[in-house]
Amino acid sequence: MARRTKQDVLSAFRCGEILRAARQVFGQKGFARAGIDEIARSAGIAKGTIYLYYPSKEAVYWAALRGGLRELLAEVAARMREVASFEDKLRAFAETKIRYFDDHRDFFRIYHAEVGNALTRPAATDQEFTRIYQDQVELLASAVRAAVRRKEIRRVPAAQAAAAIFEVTRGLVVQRLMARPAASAAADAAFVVDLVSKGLRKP
Amino acid sequence: MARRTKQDVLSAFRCGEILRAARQVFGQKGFARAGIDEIARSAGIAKGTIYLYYPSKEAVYWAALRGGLRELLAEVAARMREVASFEDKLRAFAETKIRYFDDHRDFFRIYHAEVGNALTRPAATDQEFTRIYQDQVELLASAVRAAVRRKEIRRVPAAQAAAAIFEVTRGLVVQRLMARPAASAAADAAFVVDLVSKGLRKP
DNA sequence: CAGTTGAATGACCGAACGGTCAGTTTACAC
DNA sequence: GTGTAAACTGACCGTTCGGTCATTCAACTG
Repeated sequence: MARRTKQDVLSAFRCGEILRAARQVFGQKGFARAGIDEIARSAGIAKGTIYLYYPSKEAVYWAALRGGLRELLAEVAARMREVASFEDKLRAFAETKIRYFDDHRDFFRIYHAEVGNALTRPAATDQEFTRIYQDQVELLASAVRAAVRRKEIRRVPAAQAAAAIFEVTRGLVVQRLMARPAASAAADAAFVVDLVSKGLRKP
Repeated sequence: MARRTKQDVLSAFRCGEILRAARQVFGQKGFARAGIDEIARSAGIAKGTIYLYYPSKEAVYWAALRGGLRELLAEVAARMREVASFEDKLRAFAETKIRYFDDHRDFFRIYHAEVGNALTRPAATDQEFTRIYQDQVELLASAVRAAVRRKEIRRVPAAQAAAAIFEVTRGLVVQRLMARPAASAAADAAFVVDLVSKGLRKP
């Protein structure tokens, strides 16, 4: 039993290190230009060792992406559940995402690149990646529908509104990563909330 | 002189065919997975011929991207110049982009993927690509600034507002490409105009 | 400390692919 | 028809890189 646990601990540690290294290297060079050898070196192990834990380069890539996405979705969903009004949910969404990506820049780079690729080769895209992505949009869409029902905001097509909020937030994160000496996460989130809630409120 | 012209015509035809094929193949498989051989086949010529007109795979890629982007920017700029009010400029921007991408889906796929990659390896990104991209955002930013000056809308940070409009539009195009049957371009553009102009109007 | 087990290694393999160039075809001049 | 110059071709080359596996190493056991 002690043996079993020791194995598990080691295995978990290795998997974690591999994914950490994978996020760094994939985030800096993209899938095609990143080499398995480089990921191995960055994880402090030999190339062959990676293949003891993952069956292929693609498997490492999707594992790195899924892990981060799951964590992000869980955090966003939790924060949105804590509040009631549409505006508060909106703020929770934007702020949590901005904060998470501030703390996981390499992950955001992979994520952002993959969203671009998903359109190019949809068949090759990991099923769970697509699902989590849609779950995020659905969080917003159902918040919009609820707000419309409660007459907090005017009638708008929920899917389009959700996509709009989602994209504005993502655009803001890109800006923070590329250029701007970033404003505080709260301030940037406030801009999204301001624009959208004024844009959707009753006439 | 007649000779010269004949050469030019042929050269222009070949370059055009190569770029058309490149947009199709790159748009369906992405840069890394697309093969020069496949582009050649799709253009109806041999691989070697491509290298008579372009020095490398990368050169073909950037030429395909630049050509489309230049055309798009020119169209958007022209349409926006034709109208005066902020709301009309907004509508011109959204409608022209949506229409253009409706008619050039393969091009949009490359473009969208490259925006994702630009973050991952900014050093490798073509200079003109970056410039045209920024020019598009700047078209919006200056429209926002002008509208603020004329007190058409409330005071907002122009860069952030421009980025938001840009991203909402892009998100909409992605939706149209993924989940068909799409609404009319005018209707989708109207949603953007509605959301943003209400979101930015004076309190 | 010898024996045993399985984790870790990295030299190696083969497929894929960007790019080349000797040879072939085409177009045109005379 | 013949010469020739330019356009075109596609078999070939060299490199890169994902993936394998015979060997080494380390940890535990009795």
